[in-house]
Amino acid sequence: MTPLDPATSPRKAPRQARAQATYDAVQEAAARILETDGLGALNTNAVAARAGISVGSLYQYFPSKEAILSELLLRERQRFCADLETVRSASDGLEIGEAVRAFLTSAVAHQLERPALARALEYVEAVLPLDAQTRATNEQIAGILEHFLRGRGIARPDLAARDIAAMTRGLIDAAGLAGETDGAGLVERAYPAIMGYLRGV
Amino acid sequence: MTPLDPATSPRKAPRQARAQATYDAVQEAAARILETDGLGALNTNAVAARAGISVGSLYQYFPSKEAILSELLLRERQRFCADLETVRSASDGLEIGEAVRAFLTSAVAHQLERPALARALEYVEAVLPLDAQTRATNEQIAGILEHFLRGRGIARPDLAARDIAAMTRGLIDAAGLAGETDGAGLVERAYPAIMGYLRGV
DNA sequence: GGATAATATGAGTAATTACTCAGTTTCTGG
DNA sequence: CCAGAAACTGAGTAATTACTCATATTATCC
Repeated sequence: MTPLDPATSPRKAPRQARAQATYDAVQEAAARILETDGLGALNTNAVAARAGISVGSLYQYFPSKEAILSELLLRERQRFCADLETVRSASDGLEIGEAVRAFLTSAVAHQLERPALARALEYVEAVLPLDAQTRATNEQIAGILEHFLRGRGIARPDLAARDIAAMTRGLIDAAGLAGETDGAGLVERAYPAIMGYLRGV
Repeated sequence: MTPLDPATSPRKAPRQARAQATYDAVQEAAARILETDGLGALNTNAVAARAGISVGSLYQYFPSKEAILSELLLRERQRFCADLETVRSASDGLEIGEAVRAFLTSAVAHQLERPALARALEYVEAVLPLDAQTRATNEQIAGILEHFLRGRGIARPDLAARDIAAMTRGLIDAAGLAGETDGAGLVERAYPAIMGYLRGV
């Protein structure tokens, strides 16, 4: 007799190829609406229309509007997490400055790929109740940075990881908003700030 | 025959004391809702209820929901702008590091006063079409920083002003979100990052 | 080819919400 | 104390929107 919460009740997974295409179309449509018009303009009717499908089809794979956003956010975060993990595993032999540069390059590339989407998803993250998987991925991302900093003898690596991530995100977001596309230049501007922070701790 | 846009049509200004109280109650109610439940939960009925007045009264002074937010944002920005201007005028004799510290202290104090509100208003700013006055205030804020940096011989002071503001905002927001209240400690963490940035340019 | 499962459709429903207006109450100046 | 102005009220309206369901179409596999 437990009431079904539409927001969490699972929907069927796509089995046929066209179903997968529908699923992907919904995700991409949501991303595009977020990019161009923001979260306020994202509603299920609009997503279905933009995806070129009917609302009914949308609800076969996503139990709620929030589920679409959750999934979109989760995938973005997982991609970023995987990239960071690659950088970390390659950073063991590097001098700290070079390692920082590698992390920055990865973050900048990720955030400047679709800057408006990245910014919108940050707000989604602040507003939506995060599911366990997304929370875990976020912790993993923080953990990678923290572990790196601890290995280099930085005091309070948890705090430093948060600070550095926040400053970097702020910087890249603002650059993206201003229409910057030169990732390399951005890395060079962020680099001395991060190194200055690390020297100060 | 020009159609009246409710969002911009002016409403009467409060003349009696109780009218001013109503006006202020609306602003404070909106601020509290933004703080506790976010922009998504802010609707005119809720604002009126929280303010302890009727919707009709609300619409006597604010032509639209957006107008409430615009006004709130404008006032916050103007307060910050005035603070910054004070700091700048006092910074003329200071060594650059001390001046940076003074700017940081002002920014941290402002943002940590009501951290959740500050964060919510940043999103409002990104989503709402800004009125001319708010745009002008924002440009003034950027101008103060830029002018300071140019006076100290920093290259590309416009870019540097944007970068420094963005990094600082990111850092303080994250700290506020994490529940930090120690402004002085935060200033000390931001300081070496900013100085590192300035040395790098 | 036919039975069954999977997928797609979109009009319809109930809830929310921005905003109005006709009527009432309170203030102010003389 | 009164007339007109200012302020307040809250039920009501029209628009938006999340989500359902009865029905129709397409794929799979023996």
